[in-house]
Amino acid sequence: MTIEAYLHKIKQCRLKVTPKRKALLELFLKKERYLSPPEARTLLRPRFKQLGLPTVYRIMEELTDLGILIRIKRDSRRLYYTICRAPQHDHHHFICRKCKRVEEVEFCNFGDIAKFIEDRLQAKTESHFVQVEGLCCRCK
Amino acid sequence: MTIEAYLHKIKQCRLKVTPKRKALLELFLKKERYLSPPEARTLLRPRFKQLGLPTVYRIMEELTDLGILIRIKRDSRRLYYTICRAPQHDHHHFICRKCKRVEEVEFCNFGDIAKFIEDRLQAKTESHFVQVEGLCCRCK
DNA sequence: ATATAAATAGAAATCAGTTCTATTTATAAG
DNA sequence: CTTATAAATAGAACTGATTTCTATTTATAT
Repeated sequence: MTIEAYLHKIKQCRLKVTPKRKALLELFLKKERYLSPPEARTLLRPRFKQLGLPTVYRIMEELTDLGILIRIKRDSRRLYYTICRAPQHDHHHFICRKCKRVEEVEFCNFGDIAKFIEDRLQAKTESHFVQVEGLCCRCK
Repeated sequence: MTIEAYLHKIKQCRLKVTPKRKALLELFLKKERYLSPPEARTLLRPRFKQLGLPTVYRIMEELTDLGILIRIKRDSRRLYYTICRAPQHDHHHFICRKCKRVEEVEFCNFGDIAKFIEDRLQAKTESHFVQVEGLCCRCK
């Protein structure tokens, strides 16, 4: 997805296209990795001397609600986000543990595990979260 | 796994079998669901008038290091743990979103997604985290 | 029974994240 | 191009889950 497509989605959802929202999107598109709000603020500091942490937290949360960003789960209590480049598909993400790069994995075999759970546990599956980690092609 | 097997593992790893560690294990085995440290403390209060929150946090973390407990990931910043009843196998967990029950899912098709990632992204996969949610047989 | 290192209680501190209020700004309408 | 409007923001203050610290207690090997 291009930056324009993301901005269009923001407008569609009646949010304003502010310089800071746009800069944050550009940052994610350029870095190709997951970021915490404080990290993102540090990286945007050169362009915006005055950029409050609450603003970064809020923008990331809003963009997550729109499906533009997704949360990355870590063991620490910190929040991490990354941009989702294929928001329409059923897919997952691969994370490089060394450089923090996030890549789309356009593959999902949830059906098999859902069937297993429904047969064995007699339960109804509703959602699943999959995160694969390792070393990307550059770091391995 | 029986309570004795867990206690044996604790001894093996040179930790002491204290009344509070034992009571926490019994609680997880009985409740069959995930718990936060503050919740667990509340449930153990009748038996232990003096039970500090830091103690509960520390015990849960230690037992996680031993592979006896696992962390459950939620969107909130709170920590949740549950007991792992099949620590030796490659498996996952199913969580009931209504009653918080956790059930073992002795099924793993990680190989397929790992192959996809290694072929397409030329990356090396090292670990994966899968959490399936829905309604258990009682709640659905 | 005793010695020892490990475990614990409770107070205090930490720190990521959130709330609040006054001010600024994107945008739709004239 | 103005103006009106609601939305967005900065920065200070706050919150609350988790962690640290220290003195005391306890499990366990001898």
